[in-house]
Amino acid sequence: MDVDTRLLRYFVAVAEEGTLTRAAERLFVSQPALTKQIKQLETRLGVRLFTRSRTGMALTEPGRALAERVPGLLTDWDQVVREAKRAAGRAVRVLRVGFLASAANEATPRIITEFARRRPGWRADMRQATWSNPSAGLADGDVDAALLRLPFPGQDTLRTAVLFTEPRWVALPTGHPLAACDLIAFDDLRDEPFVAAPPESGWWRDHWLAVDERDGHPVTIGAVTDQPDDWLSAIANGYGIAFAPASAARFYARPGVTYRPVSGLGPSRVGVAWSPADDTDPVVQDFVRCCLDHGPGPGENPAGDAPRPNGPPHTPPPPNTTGTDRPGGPASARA
Amino acid sequence: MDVDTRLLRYFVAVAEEGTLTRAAERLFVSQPALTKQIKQLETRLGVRLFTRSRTGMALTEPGRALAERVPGLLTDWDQVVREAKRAAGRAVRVLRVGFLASAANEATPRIITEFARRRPGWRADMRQATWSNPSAGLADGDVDAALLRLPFPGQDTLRTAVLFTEPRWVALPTGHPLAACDLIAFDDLRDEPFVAAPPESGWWRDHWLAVDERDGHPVTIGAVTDQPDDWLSAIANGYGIAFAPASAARFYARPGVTYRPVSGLGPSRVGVAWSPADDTDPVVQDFVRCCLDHGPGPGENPAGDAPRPNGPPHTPPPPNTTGTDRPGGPASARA
DNA sequence: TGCGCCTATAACCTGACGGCATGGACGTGG
DNA sequence: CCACGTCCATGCCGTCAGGTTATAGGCGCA
Repeated sequence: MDVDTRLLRYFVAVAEEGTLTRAAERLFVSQPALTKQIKQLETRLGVRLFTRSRTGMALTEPGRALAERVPGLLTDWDQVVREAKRAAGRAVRVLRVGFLASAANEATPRIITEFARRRPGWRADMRQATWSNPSAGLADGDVDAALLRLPFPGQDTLRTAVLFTEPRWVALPTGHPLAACDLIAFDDLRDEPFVAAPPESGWWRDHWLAVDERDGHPVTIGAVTDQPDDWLSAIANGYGIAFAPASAARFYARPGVTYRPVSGLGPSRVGVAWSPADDTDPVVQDFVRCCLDHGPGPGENPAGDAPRPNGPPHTPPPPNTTGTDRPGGPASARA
Repeated sequence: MDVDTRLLRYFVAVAEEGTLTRAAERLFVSQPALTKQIKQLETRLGVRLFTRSRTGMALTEPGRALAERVPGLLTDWDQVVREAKRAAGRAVRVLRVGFLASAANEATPRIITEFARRRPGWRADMRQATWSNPSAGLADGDVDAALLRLPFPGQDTLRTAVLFTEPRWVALPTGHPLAACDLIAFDDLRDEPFVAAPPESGWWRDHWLAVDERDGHPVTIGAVTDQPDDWLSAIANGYGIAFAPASAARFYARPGVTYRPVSGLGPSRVGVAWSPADDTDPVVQDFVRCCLDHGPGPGENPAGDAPRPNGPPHTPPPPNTTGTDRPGGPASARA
């Protein structure tokens, strides 16, 4: 009895949500597509899995039997895939490192230099991820370690360590009225349209839209982008503004985009992340140590709030919108 | 990372066979299809699984990692499916019984009557299977028990008990020269074209073509059929002859088809089969007991060779060809 | 009675998967 | 030395499965 694992994930989603409509939203597919897929799963197995009603989809007895074991199978499968990918890197002595945007800023070259010194024969393969992939491939086993902004979705199943902290600024079109100010109050930005990350990034998108700081005030989405370049263009073209680490002013300077400090907004943390499966892996742990030793600038405190000891510090994080993976979030729009 | 389990079975087959060509034969697909599928699996995972050479496909390091764990995942999945199907039957108090052709002949009604007596409230659901499914759905978990001809493929992973034995006869077109004989020697039939079961039935097909008794002499396939009705038509229309249990003369009498005893050919055994998982299931075990108590005719010995204590005994088994799931088998033809 | 919440169906489009035929690489045997 | 066998790869094409949008239908509720 052959089935696509995607079909199994569909099944689990419907079983958990209790309705096709909600499950369809969560899976980013249309409701009719789900209807058909579930029906097909039932005919393929020759077993009725749900009883339909106006109130939703309720598991039958065999459905419950399936729902009990399928999630375990799926995590097993994901685990197997991760192991295979991992073996691929090990075989050629490559440590795969994912990162988002400018990674650890000026610290990045220091870290990889140090890693090369400690592990002769090994190579660190740096792979930039898009914002639809907030764990930079770590969750999928595409990389062994990742340099990224904390917090990020899926963080609880991984290990993380903070390298340094920097303030969140705002990026706006140069012609924007507020661009004239040297310091902008968060409250003045609340009603602006924002350039956001794609919905798949979940609440990470919310984090960079400062949803938590808005007291329920809804976010206006002016554009959705997946990479720094599109993001810069969207801002320069006036589709919206976006929060960004202060370091973005150095790494992502561009005509038409102006960066300004924001008051009333918490800082951003840069960290290194790895899989618990690599807690005892000497190579990965070496890399983590390199990050901790050389990530913070000289004299910088890993947990500290100091904006910049070695020149102005900042990086560009992804912009986001309201989380679509939590029911009840504000609606997302598209440029 | 979503994949069709079929793709995983493809992968396992290639890993085990060591060449695409052989694996393709075993999977009943073309070699180019396999080439493409394996390539797709590799790109989906982002990992090279095989190193290609003129001698075949050799697993890479990550390929080995995968090959080690995938078979386990597949059997787990099959197991889960079986459990779900099983739960479906239990929920409505139905014992699903698969059978092939005439099942246990005249004993069948006795068995289900006795089961109804022992298990009030339960119903035995009899499901006829095609010959492409020699375990009558037991291997897939579609049924809880099965009445079928022994031996059958997959038998070693299931439980079986013999009910009775009957001679193998031959079915031929009424106009066939040999139809005039009262008893036909096996050797006289060797070069006749045969009506066979589909290749998926593996060596069960071979069994009914008496491949083992031919000393390597190749089989001529005149037609391939999947059900008793097609089988009778094929014989009546002269596409070939076929071996059949003696009881077929009673259960599958038809103008144009004549049944004759064969000398020099071993008998056929009828048995009941069930899954080891049901060794302790009271309902299944009750059914098995009904079979053993009421399967053999009065005074008939379950292991005995007695052709008929209660009138002429026989049933129609499926015809088959040479096993295509063993490399080197004769080519299969089509009507 | 109209609205809102479900699920199911219809019509349509695209892409994946399978088949056949063929090509290219390489070793073997007459 | 060339013809052949055995691998895997590629191109072309038909079919079907999966997705989309639009819409229908059942039922509770204000």
